[in-house]
Amino acid sequence: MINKEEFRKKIIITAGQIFSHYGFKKTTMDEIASALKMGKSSIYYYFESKEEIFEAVVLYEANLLRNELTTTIKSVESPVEKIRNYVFVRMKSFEKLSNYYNAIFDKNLDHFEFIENIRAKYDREELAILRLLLYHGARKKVFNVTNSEYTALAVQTTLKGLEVPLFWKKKELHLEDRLNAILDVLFNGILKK
Amino acid sequence: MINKEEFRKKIIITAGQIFSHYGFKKTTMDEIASALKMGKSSIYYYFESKEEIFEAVVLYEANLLRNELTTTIKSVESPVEKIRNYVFVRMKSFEKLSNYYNAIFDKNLDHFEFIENIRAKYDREELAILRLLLYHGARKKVFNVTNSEYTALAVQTTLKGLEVPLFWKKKELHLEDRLNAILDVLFNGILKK
DNA sequence: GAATTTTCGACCAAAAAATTCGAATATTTT
DNA sequence: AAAATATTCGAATTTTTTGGTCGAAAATTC
Repeated sequence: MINKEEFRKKIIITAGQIFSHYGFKKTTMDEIASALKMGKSSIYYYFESKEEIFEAVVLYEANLLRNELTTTIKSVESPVEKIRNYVFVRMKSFEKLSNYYNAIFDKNLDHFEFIENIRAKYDREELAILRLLLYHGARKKVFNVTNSEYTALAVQTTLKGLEVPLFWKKKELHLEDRLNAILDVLFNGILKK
Repeated sequence: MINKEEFRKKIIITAGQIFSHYGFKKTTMDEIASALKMGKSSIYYYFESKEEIFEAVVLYEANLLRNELTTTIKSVESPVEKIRNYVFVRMKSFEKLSNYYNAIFDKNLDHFEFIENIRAKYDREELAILRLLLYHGARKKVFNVTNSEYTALAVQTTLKGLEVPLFWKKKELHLEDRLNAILDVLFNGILKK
């Protein structure tokens, strides 16, 4: 009924849900299989290994995030709102993604490198987006930004402070408050006008 | 610096956090130990087994919930608000607790029985609380309840519908909506006045 | 400084998990 | 409808993980 490629996608989505809660290590092939209502060995017809599934999932999610962020930006006009929305969606997504990293940290340096690569690519794209948003705002005379490339770098670096490492106590962070504070500084600065 | 009993409590709290995310099965002694920054074998000085820790955790959490609920009730005056708040806190707590049950269901009938016992005790207590809340409201002439024991039974049974079994898709349940709907019925009934 | 309490690393057996394999079943092609 | 191909599956195998033990070291108390 559905072809191989579609089925791979189905596996990716299902496995992704489990990975996102339990992390790589704690997710078993049995669980993935039974969530898909199929025999464990059948999965090996579509993927070589658990790792291959995981990599496909990370790739897939990265694309989803990319699309979601693009849509978000397009959905509003004002330069301020564009940045504000972008930054909020980004934070929520990263919070969710942090579960994937969980339980990888012991040994599996391999995955770590794989994720790092995807991440690096994403960072480059994000920088371009931020630059565009800033440039756009400057053109509309809303932002006072002369070198959008330079300022984009500052914004991106700031946002990295919101990516929660595992050993932080999430509850004590109040990420939303922090993000709002950051946006205040970003838009208004701290100098008296 | 701190005595044995206090350390047991520390273990219970730490283990509880991990259990509540990963469930009994997926939580390892190594994880508990390293979260406590101590050797795995040291834990066995305080507890006989992983199961014993788990039981202590469940017991501890049950007490926390009991206290939280009591405080909640006391924090407001109006009989309607008392019930409304009680019922909301209860729902939130049960949602959280459902993670504990996770990954137990395969074999470990033992735990299941243990939890059932605690649960049964809690149910009895809850019934008494509900009866009191209803009686209190009737005394204040806010509720039209003649037999508070009987009505308490109805309320408790209704609330059981909110305890999410594992095989339900949480996202499709909209528990808060359901709870609000239930409260509407509880307070206003469905008959034309 | 002896006795007691607490921690720890190395070790083990059992359980769990990933992966393989060959046979069975379904689907497509000829 | 037979041959070829694609897909599923259960059982078997290998690898890894994990709960728990033990005796020896620290640390603490007496």
